Amino acid sequence: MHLIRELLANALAEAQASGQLPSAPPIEVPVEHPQSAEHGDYASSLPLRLARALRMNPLEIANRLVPLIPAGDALARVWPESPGFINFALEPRWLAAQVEAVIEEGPAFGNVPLGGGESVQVEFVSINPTGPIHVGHARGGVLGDVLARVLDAAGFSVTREYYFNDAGNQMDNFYGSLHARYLQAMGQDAELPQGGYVGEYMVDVAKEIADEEGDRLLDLPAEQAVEELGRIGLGKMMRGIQSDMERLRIDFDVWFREHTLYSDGQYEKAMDALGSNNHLAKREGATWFVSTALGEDKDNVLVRGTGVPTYFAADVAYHYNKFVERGFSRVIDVWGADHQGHVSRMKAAIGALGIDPDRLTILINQMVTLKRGQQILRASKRAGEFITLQELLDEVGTDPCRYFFLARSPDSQMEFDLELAKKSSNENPVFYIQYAHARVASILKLAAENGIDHGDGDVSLLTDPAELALIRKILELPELIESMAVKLEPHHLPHYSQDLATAFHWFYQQCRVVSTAPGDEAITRARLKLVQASAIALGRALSLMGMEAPEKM
RNA sequence: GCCCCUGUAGCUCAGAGGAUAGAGCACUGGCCUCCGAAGCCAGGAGCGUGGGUUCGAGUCCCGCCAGGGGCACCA
Repeated sequence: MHLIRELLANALAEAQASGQLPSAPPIEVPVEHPQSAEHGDYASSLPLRLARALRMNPLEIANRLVPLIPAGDALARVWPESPGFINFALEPRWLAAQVEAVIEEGPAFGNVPLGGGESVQVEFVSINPTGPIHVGHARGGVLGDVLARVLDAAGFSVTREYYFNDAGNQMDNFYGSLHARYLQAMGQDAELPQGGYVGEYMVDVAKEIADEEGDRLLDLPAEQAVEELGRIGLGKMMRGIQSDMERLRIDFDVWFREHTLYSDGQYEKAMDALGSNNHLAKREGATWFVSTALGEDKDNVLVRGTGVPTYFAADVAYHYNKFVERGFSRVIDVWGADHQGHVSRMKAAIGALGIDPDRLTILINQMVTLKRGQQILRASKRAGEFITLQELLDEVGTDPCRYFFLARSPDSQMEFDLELAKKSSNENPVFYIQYAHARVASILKLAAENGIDHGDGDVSLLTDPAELALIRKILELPELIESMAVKLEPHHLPHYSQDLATAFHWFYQQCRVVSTAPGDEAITRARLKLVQASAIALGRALSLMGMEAPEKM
């Protein structure tokens, strides 16, 4: 694709330099994969887009550009097409030769040198340690994790981070609720605080602590007991979240804890920076971020009248830490739709800190509505009603769960019917793709058992349409990785994987690979090379999605 | 009231301003003496609505209708 773009740009420059085409302001050269195979492997609508500026018939522009595009060994044909496209067909011999290139790259196949080692932080999930992870959080988890894997493949230096809000109001609420549950577990009368966490899991955690600690905490003064309980309970919640993430196959590099912002002076530094840039105001006993001056709808409280910082203040300090203290070049936050209203003021705050707001990207993923058959389940942690990630993984398994969350654009709401997910899990695309990988493995195994060494296979024998279609599909992977990394849209990966599996299954159907018939030795070795390249591409796609690539099923 | 997201096949969803809008599931009919039939092949049906921009709109802009989310000294 880069090659095509370059060829077109050069042809255009040459045509303009030689006077065959009038000059015009430069535009980006569009190149795409045409839907229909008869339009070639690549197509450009460059002539159509130039027509107005050049005041010429687009087809005439195409006619003049085509002769200026050198043949090379990759292109079989370049031709103009009405009303003004230029189409490119790849040379089958060149395509076949790419199989060798794929094998040579091995597990690195698909990597693209886009990021140049630029440091990017992806922060995601980051729910309060006041309850278990539920399915809505899992969506953001998978999105962030796969995005990180994609950026990694695209040459960025990626840090995956989880932010624990282990300070603030909600934690005090959690501690108070836990204390009440503990007292209840010890047989005492106790009431949950106003707005406390009523979920059953709190009862379980309190019981667990009661079993482990006995009545030791009853003897302490209430304040001290709450503090001690809080410490133990927080530890349990954090470990629970960490093991959930592990089970979802998400591996964080950093577990950042909010309270360190205060102990390490990040909070003061961030507030000082805002203050010295004249973005703060004292009103009604509180400290405000004067975001209206930056075009926001309203100002935002940073420090309450009580002197306690808001969640927003902590988040400002946290982002100060990301950009200024740790020096990430870019930061990507993955948030749920319920935080959408927080986006613009966060960006405003970044700007107020003197940081280019474009270095911060906030991805919003829409809510997950849970259904069990006809019954709609509202997920609310404080109401204590939700489906946990644990339950989901128990029912559908990690691979389908990841695939299901990943396959939808983050912008679209999801309806997750647990019954359906469970019922269809034996016939969903997850198994289709993994089956292709298992098939590949078993073919290679059979070849090995028959003592066939395909190391000297001649890939130029690969000329069947099914073989060429499979090669084309394999070669799309690097392009896809680049595009996903640029647009921050990992949800294309499942669809690509499915297409790749289809291309492989079709090839398998059309072309016998391991054949012991006399005269078939050469084509068998050539096809084994293609199978090996398929294994690499399928394996890479699955690993980018964080899914298992089984040798057998 | 204001802000964000979404309306595409019976269902769940893809769709890079381009050429004839695609998958899976479900339904129907074919294909294993041969590398795994968890597979392959074939079949029907669709862009919420009204304008606009453009050579060209599912895609961009405006209105309307419908669904979800947000608009706290909660996080």
